[in-house]
Amino acid sequence: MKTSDAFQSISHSLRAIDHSSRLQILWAIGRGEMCVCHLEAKFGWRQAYISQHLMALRKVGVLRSRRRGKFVYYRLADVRWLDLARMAAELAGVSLDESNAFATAPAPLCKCPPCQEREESLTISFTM
Amino acid sequence: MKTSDAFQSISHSLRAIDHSSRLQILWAIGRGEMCVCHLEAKFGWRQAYISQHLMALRKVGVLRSRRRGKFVYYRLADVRWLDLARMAAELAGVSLDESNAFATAPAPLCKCPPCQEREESLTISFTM
DNA sequence: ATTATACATTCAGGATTATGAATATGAAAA
DNA sequence: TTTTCATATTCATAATCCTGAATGTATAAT
Repeated sequence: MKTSDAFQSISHSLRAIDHSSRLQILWAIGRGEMCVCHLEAKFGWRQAYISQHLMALRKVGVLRSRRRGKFVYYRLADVRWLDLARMAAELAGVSLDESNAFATAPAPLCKCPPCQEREESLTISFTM
Repeated sequence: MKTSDAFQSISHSLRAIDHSSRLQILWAIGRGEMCVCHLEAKFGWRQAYISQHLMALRKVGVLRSRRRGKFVYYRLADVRWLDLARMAAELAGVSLDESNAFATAPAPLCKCPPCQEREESLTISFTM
């Protein structure tokens, strides 16, 4: 491997995550897993837009996906990508509290099985 | 600060370092200090090209510069930028040995005072 | 003051990338 | 098998960025 190739591939990986929307997706997924409809609900972005970013992240190996029926769930291929992003936040002068608050903020429920379950349990405890 | 602004500024910082040439500059400077002519000698790039990249890195606060006479020396504003870059290298599958070897490879001497001194001392020890 | 040297800035073009619209695919339900 | 729903892909164009050429500025030497 030539030296310049090494730096090119570092650069490619970084470019995959250096986009504001993709950083938000990283934070939102965190150490968990999210389907596309989840992200749609959380951000209010159009589905095609989200899929494109997910594809870009998957292409360089930042994200992995698994399909369960109609739903596709995404998670980090290596959680250290999140550590790297957090480090970048710190160096950029963005408080971790702020970005973490965003990540853990409750998102509107969507139609995927995990959300349906949560909705049911919430309804039960409400009507009891 | 709005959430989107926070992620925008992380994104801006990352974009500053996500370029192959700028990564090489980061590695070359490392924990030390380098003048522009040094980088010129090491990479064989034209001076204007280097200055542009240095400016881009300084604009987002990755590099600081100090002038001593005709020469301007650059160093990392925070060495954690280097840690971040190394982490990116690891995640991108680039061996640290390889990139470090590049950084520590001896560069041709240039005309800045530190290099002149080194050259003199080398000459002395050679002729002794 | 003039010249030389080290570095910075501007600018135009070409190359890349981002974005939205439209459409395709793949799985499950009817 | 037709339809519906969740997600993926393609395509065109608008926006952005990279790069090299030319030129400007600051410092020191003569």
